[in-house]
Amino acid sequence: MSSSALPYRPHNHEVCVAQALAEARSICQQHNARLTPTRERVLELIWQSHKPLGAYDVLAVLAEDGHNAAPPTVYRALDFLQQHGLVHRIASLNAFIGCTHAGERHNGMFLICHTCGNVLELTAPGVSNAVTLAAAEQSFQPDDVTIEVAGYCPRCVPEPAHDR
Amino acid sequence: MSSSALPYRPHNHEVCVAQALAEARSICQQHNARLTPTRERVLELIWQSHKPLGAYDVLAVLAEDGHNAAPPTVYRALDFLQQHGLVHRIASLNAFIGCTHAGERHNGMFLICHTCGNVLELTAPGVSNAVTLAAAEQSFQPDDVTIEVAGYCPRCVPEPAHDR
DNA sequence: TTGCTAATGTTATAATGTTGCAAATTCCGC
DNA sequence: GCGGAATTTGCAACATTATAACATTAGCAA
Repeated sequence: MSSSALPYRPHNHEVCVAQALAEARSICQQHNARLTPTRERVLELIWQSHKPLGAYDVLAVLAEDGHNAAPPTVYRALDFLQQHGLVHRIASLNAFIGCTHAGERHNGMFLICHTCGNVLELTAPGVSNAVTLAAAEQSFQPDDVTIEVAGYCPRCVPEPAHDR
Repeated sequence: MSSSALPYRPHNHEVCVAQALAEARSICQQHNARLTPTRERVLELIWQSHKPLGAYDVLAVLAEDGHNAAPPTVYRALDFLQQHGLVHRIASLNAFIGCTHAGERHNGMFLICHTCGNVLELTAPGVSNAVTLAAAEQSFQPDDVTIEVAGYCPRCVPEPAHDR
């Protein structure tokens, strides 16, 4: 395993984006779903950032594109992308981020850096299992699980104070 | 342990509320914080429901009280109550619920029923540990942990279909 | 009292998300 | 290709959630 997770080190992110888009096209084909230009463009925009984008951020970029879009356009595209597992909504940020496990069955867990804003999506079976177990103890049947951890990423961990 | 968690069975909820308020007064005293009438009333309103209340729900009840409050009044009271660990914000619902572990150091996990809307707060050490571990593996330093599980509570679990 | 701080009031506005309907596009069987 | 059905998009209005900025008041101590 590499020394640090992808968002935390430099890389050619265009490649990530291109791969994500290719994967999305493939997934949509399998699902018999139409990855229309607007939807694809929204997915691309979201992927171009390791930081989550708000719906209105997306809207603003579309406007720069010359696409005279209204909020429903963006929200509909985002709904579509979510339904097909291509993006996740981060509830604590009201924002969206590309799914790095598209196509796989997974329960995401998100590490959100307070300082740099980057978000790392993790598949943590230990966490999923613990959640499932805790819910089962209450006879609760889980459906959607939201796990969002805000804190400091390796690059932004505050220096330990020496003077105390 | 009782057969089902509190929100799921009938009980005299006024007692819960009264206890919560008494506890809140005590905690605020310890913190040297002022549980003013507005703050206390907001806490009471939130506690009177097992379902999370939105800020504007609270506002509406305050209006019925004859308190001519504006949004900042409510949001400020809620901020105060959150800071002192008396209520939690449920990010996936934009709503607030009374903390059932006020004063204790805890990481809440919330079971939110799609059908009846009730929310159960749980302290699940297994989950917390798994989250801490998963974060540590990424050298991530957690600060706020949000765990919200939407699904079906024991009273609302859909009947298993017999015809398939 | 005087003066400081915390708390509240007030107005306006920002940010986020939805509804409903009409127009356009795409799909699909013929 | 053609026509009807279904999906997608455009668009306007609106609903909900949250905050900014500044004035006022209440609590409290010197």
